[in-house]
Amino acid sequence: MQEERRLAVLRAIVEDYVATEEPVGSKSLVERHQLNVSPATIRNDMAALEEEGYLHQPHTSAGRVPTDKGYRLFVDRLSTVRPMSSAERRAISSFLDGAVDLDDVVHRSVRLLSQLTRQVAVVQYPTLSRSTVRHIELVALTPSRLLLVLILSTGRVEQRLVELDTELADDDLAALRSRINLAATGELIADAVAALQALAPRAAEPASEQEAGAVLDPAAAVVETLVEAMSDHRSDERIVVGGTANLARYGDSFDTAVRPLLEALEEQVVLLKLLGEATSGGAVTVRIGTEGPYEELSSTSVVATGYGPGDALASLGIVGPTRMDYPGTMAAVRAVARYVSRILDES
Amino acid sequence: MQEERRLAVLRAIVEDYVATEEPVGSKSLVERHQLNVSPATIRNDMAALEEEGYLHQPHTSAGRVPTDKGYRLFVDRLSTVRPMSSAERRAISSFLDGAVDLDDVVHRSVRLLSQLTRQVAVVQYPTLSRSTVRHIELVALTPSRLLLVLILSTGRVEQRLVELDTELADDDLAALRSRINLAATGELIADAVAALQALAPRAAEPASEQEAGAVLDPAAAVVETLVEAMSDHRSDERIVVGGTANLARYGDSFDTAVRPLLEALEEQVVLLKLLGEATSGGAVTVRIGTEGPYEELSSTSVVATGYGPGDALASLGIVGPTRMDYPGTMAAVRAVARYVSRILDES
DNA sequence: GCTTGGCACTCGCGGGAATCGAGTGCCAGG
DNA sequence: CCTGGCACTCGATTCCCGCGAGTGCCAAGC
Repeated sequence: MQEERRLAVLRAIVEDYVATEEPVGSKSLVERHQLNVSPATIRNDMAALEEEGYLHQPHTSAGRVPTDKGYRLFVDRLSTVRPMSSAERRAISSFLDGAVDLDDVVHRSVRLLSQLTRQVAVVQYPTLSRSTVRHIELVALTPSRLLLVLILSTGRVEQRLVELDTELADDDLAALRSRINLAATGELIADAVAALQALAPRAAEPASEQEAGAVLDPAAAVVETLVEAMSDHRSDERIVVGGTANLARYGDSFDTAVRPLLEALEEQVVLLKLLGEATSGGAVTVRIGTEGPYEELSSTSVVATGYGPGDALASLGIVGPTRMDYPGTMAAVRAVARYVSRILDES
Repeated sequence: MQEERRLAVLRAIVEDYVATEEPVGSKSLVERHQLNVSPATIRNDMAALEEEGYLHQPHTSAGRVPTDKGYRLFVDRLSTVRPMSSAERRAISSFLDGAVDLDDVVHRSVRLLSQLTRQVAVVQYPTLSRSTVRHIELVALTPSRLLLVLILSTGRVEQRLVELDTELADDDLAALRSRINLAATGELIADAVAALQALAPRAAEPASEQEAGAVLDPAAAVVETLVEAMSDHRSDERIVVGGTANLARYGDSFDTAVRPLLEALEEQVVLLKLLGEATSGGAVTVRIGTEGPYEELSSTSVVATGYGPGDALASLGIVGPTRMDYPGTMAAVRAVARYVSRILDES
């Protein structure tokens, strides 16, 4: 019995604290919620919750504030993910449906997320490693200069220039094009790399070939560049951030909260780590405060999830203060991830 | 005579204020600079400068602070653009030389600029309107599904899918490809659009055609999509922002300075306007405080310049507090713009 | 006529004391 | 186990005052 009420008290404290941004006391709690007990009783419960580590009081004579552990319990057991209203859902889909290409999808997503949650939004580009090759095109700009265009299932397009040591006849080009596409089209990146290297084994040791001054076979040169483009992990790491203006709402605690966060947002590596934890199961992942390796971000939470087929393509999410509206934020993140997944599937 | 010393005093005040971030008084001025006069004399000069609107004192008994007008005079007449050290120059070129494509150039530039100036950096993507068509490629993914790849002189690549109502034979595709390239390659975007529309006049009125349910000629469909891609002003507006972590150094005045700036940074339109003023002559443009239409940005300055051939391709620059190191910042902006121009020229 | 030392004056800032009040813990009674 | 009462704590707010950097002005000097 008391146990149940204590959880209700915790939930009420989290909700009030998120709404008012001020430590919440026993009196205001009973006023704002139908708890049907007196403030004194609440005080006892709060003392117990504090004993267990779910609450904390900044000063002896102040109200209570949830700890990270308190938020964790709230997120795991006390909050129900509020479903999006149909109006919100319509807004999401109509906003994302207007996207013309992958870049546009990513940028629109980040904008949408930051507006829905009023937090800083982060969207990772679809990872190369999970996508498949849709098509490879070779274009002869001049007889000895090829443009390679690599089109992936996610809509990503990579292009590279290749200078050949020799000139290449149109017929040979067409033959090479079809051989390459036969080998790679439809394959996962990793498999395509293997298949291409099997096509032109000499490309496996390009350094020694070139050092020896030998003329590089056109096929080998093309394969080498393609493999390089496919293994280019720089592109894997691309991330788009939006809604930093929402940081202005932090108000207090500029140095302790905003500054480290701004620094983290510039560090793609950190962001990728934070998002990376979320790429696993289909659910929305929440990292609260000091959970995880980054002490500087002790007062920020990350709400993220994977998207794409199996939610395994890449991640998106938001970064905000631990004092945030978790149910609403989680719902928004989940909804956007779903729509993005659907759009990527269709295109 | 006195006029000359007064300007020296203004310069000294600007330099000290930028360095110390505190209003500067007559006594500390004579201590830190070789002015060879007494504080009382300086006070007279400062009173005169204030009379003319170059200085301002926050409180009756405080030191002086430059006004926007004071900074303006400093920038226009009193500061010599400090040339970059050779070490800095080497760092710039080696950092930018590593770029693999246009995206990479832009992202590296923004990062470099923000690190050099310790301010928020802004780089606009090369404008479509000033670039020329390097090559157009048509790829038949299936007989009725074409991929258009549009390669511009700036390294930008746009791609579009076109669904045809009919199937297209390889020969016809090759013919169409060469006709299109003959018409458009090497042309400015605007000219290319005109040339393409002349090629397939029926594309001029696509809406009525489609409404009438008529079968669209493949050439017309391709041209229509190409023209659309070329006129896509969305891409024109792309801007990359970096170094927002430097906002943390604003320290004071979060609400008056940082918040509006963060908001402006999210508004691409505002950024474009701010940068746009700079695209003209080859010089570095400085907008100080309230100069210009944005009252919210009254305590921030913009240092920007064009880049690319004739400095007319697009703009890059930084946004920072009016209290900034103008000579150093202008030098950095100019240097980065030059290197970026050179790299775009080469590739 | 410009420069300089002297001098009275201003006023923001920092520190300390007093006050206020929201909130707590505890206890005794229901 | 809940509740009302009560003494207590302590951060925040306000007020006050003295300090001192800096100014403006003036009369004397170069």
